[in-house]
Amino acid sequence: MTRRIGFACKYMLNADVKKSKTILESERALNTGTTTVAWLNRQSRTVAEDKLWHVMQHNLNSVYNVLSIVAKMDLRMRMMRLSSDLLPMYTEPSWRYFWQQTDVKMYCEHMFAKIGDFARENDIRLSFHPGQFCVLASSDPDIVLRSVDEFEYHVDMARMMGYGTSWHDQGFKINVHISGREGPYGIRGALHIMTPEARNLITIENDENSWGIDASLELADDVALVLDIHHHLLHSGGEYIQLNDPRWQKVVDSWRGVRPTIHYSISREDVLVDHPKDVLPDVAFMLNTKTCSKTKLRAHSEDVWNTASNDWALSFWDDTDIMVECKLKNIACNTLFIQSQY
DNA sequence: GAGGGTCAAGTCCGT
DNA sequence: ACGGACTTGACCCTC
Repeated sequence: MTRRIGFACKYMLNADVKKSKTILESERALNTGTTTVAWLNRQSRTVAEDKLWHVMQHNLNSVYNVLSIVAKMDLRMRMMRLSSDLLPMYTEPSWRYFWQQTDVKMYCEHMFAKIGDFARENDIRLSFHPGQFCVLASSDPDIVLRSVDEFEYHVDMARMMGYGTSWHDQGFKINVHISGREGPYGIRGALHIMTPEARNLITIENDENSWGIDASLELADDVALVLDIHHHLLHSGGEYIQLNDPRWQKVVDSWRGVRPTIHYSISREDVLVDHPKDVLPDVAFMLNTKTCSKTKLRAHSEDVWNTASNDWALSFWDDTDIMVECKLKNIACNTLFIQSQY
């Protein structure tokens, strides 16, 4: 099975802090744009709807453009998380009518079908990751309903791409954290009111603060699980989980034959100043001695700068794909890929 | 064009 | 109690 390294949401042409106008414009064509509710509400209806049309067209074309680049990359690099911003205001009460209009729906269906077909033809693994406001396990029933609504927005897009009729087809996933005070129990409750496609595509990821791997493993019979190895490092107070850990085998089994994905990140370079690049950061020591706060260690680095940490992540690569969460996106993936070749 | 305030939504950390 | 961070920081407005 193909082993992959993937990037999240944004494709960068170079790592320059200050980019030339040409590069910025080229990157713009490869990435999504958005607008704000406040701005839309300040406009006339015509201007606002025009803006949404424009953003929609730009975004769906940008996905096709970026996938055209990904399709030419090494097979082992063909994995990407799609932005949640593709159809802005899809679940916002005052603007959701826009997305239910026939002409808008037809355009979306056409473009998403084209995108899904292209991804399948070129063996690109895709995913979504709804943001922090999607709290399926909230203790507030109203928030649960709105979160399911937000989740189903992602399902709608997946469905239009042709995913969701079977269990994680092409490895597709829509990944969320447990969040919410109701924990695994709350997630089960939400699953009951979700569509079959949603239940085929949802994955649950362990987080750094409240719900760690022990909590997500309670859901191993309900959903496929994403292990974020850096979240676990912080949640556990410094444990570098290993391939032979029985919990890892349970995560693999939760995918029921589909190749899993793990998330990989490292603490920021400027938080661990002068740390040797070939030594694993002693997170347990830093937390115990309060040399560094958990909040600071959480922040994602620019690049995969620590080769020891990279080797740790790559040790899982036989079993699973690796989604890299770094500010430098696809460029950080290249760094990791190059290291994997030695 | 640069810089700063604003942005639909939830939750937890640190003070 | 409350600001800030998280997050894919981007967009919009003012100067």
